[in-house]
Amino acid sequence: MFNWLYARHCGGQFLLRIEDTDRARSTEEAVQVIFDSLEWLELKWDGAPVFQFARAGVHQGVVRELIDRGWAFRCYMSAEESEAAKAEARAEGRALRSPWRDRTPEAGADLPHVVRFKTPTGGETVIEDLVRGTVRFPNKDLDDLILLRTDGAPTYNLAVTCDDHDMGVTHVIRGEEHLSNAARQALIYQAMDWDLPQFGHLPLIMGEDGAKLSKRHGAQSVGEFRDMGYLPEAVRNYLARLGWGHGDDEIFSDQQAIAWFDVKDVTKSPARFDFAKLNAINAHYIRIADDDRLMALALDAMVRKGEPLAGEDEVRLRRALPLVKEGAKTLLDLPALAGFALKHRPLKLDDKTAARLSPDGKARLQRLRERLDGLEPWSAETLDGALRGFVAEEGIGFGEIGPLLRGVLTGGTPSPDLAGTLFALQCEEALGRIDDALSRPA
RNA sequence: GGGCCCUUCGUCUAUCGGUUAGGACCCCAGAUUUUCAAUCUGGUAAGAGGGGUUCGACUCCCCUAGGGCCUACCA
Repeated sequence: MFNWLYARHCGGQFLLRIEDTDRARSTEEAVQVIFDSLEWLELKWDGAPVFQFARAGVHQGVVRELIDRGWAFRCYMSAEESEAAKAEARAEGRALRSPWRDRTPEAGADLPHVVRFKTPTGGETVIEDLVRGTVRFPNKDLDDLILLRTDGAPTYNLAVTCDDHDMGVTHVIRGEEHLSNAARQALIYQAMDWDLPQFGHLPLIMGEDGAKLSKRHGAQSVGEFRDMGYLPEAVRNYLARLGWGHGDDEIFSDQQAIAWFDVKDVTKSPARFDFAKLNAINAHYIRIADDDRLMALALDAMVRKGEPLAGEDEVRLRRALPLVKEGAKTLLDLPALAGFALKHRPLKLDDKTAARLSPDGKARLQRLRERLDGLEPWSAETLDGALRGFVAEEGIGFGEIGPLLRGVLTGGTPSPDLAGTLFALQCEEALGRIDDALSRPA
């Protein structure tokens, strides 16, 4: 049974193979990971994607056919002999050619053996790649690749070729690491007189240090972006922009991306993954996101992080959300930015604020408290008006009451503008915090 | 070692023979200011190197250098 999977567009003819399987996982788990990723990214074909397994055993008939046609042969080299031949070929800077390629199997043909492809010694194999253009491979540099292992199991290059043909795959779009495999696969297609599918080899995404993406770089699977507090639309937008572009457009919708996309615009060189830019794009999508949706996502992110919010804090965060989402780069920033609202009385004041609580300071704060008490309605607008009216009445600048008020309300934690901070706290909590400060011993 | 791919600001990219080489992120400065952000304005910053072809090259060709992929009885 093969390890790789296919997705088939419902009723369509587009087949998608998930080529790189994780051998540590079972097939069912691998399918689940793919499903989860697609679901989180909100990527769907028309309707639900349907996965189906390749037809087992197709390759066996193909190998028999290949042998009959003289394109494959049984190779009786032992594993050690094979290793030695490989080393020798490499030392001489040439491709491996099996000594069995021209020998006729004798009576004892059932001895342990592998089946290899009889790669032509001359000529070249040409791939018309959708993103690379014409790529030529001299046949003399291609090994007599193994088709069937000693235990009869098909190798990757044989299996995908048979599967793709069997399932009518028309386009093979995959990572650049498979470019040279395209030549090996093309050899089999040609030997079987099958039509070649369209190949398109995309550049790889590298880590921020330029090395191949790995666990060290933070994100290997889509789910990790979710856990780090990224919005699916932001990830989609960023990823689409990596290795592809449409003029100067940076922020665009899925519909626009779909309308604009053309393989010919895919970049040829590998791109580095840049979290700074992902953050900027994520910040943009957080800013324009619906508050209720954002709240649900943030709560979910906190739970995943293992720091779920308590009932009362949830209410407080929701109230502060519209005010703090402007500055958030990820969902995980939200609770941090709303930290001032999540504190509980009595607040521990920072030194600067404590120093500002002089007799004069307290007196002024007291007058402001009286002005705020009973304000109806308690909204950002009315609060803003009240604050402006207060400084005008006192004949002072904001600088003479702002820092003190903020310090008293937040204990020194950064917060939005004062009117917003007061609103997020709500009347009772805000006045309570002011009272705590006023009753503080000098 | 061999084959193949790639090479524009630090990063993602635009340009597709004639541009002051553009945009975005990052960074810096200024503005704003009641903190931190955010926001606004402005700025620094690039065609790997060398040969050609051409009136003219980032754009086409060759070489070199650097990076990547493959070179498995892995996928």
